[in-house]
Amino acid sequence: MPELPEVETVCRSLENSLRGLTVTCFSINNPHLRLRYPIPPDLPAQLRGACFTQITRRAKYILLHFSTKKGVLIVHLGMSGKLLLLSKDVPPFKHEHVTIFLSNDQTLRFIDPRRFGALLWGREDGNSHPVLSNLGAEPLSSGFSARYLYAACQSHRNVAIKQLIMDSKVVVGVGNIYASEALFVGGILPQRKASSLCLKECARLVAAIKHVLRASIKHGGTTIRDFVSGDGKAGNFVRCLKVYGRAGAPCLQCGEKLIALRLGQRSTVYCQKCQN
DNA sequence: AAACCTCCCTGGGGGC
DNA sequence: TGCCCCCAGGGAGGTT
Repeated sequence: MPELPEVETVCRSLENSLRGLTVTCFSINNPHLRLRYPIPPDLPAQLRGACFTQITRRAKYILLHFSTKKGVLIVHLGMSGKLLLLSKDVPPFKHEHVTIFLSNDQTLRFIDPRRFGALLWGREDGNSHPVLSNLGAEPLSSGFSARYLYAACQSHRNVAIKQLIMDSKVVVGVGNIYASEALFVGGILPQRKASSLCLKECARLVAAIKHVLRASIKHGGTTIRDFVSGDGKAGNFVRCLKVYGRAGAPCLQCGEKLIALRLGQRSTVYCQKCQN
């Protein structure tokens, strides 16, 4: 389930191998991905002959830039999406929705069994696309600060702090795994009302979010079931998870039994002794 | 306006 | 063994 570190890992794994390659053919096998955002039918025409220049990331969106500068290919992996660079001889996968043929006899495959993902076309640098135009702060940027989070807590007073840090209009890229982990590292109960956090606690939580995300990127992301980067490697951060997926097990810090809770339709795990 | 609910989709896992 | 049901997840849009 790709969150920011997994998407960043995919970008980094593809960046060097894609740069300079040209799209020879863009083949849509199934346009019906996320229902509200089907693959634009003119994508093959837009991309034929285009040369990759760089790969960037905004929130959990992967932005593939081309030398033509007419637009940007925007990819969202949903929760089961994969972007794999493979030889053209590898037979198509069961849920391979898009195949991009490249000038060096390789192919970039978009595979997504659960179809929560999306492939979109953004004009110019892509930032005007509706999926990117209304996003909150990048968690690893200096704009995501204690004061920024504190202000968000004041304007969403009654929301649980876990739901607030998972709100992409506030801060992007923090999904269920890293929200749970960061709240543990920051020592804050997930069900606390946003308005109850003081500036000092916001500072702790911001630092914890940055720390957990950076650590996960360093480990190539978290592979729960099937996440792999562009070169097919699984992530190792799952070994570092302190609370996510460990409900009922002893807290690694104090030994207390970790508690499971449902918060805004999401499963949450926390330690009632280490977090308050 | 803030808070809450619902839907989209498939595969894995547990229960029987 | 197979079938059924629940669950996982982000984001958008609708309702209270």
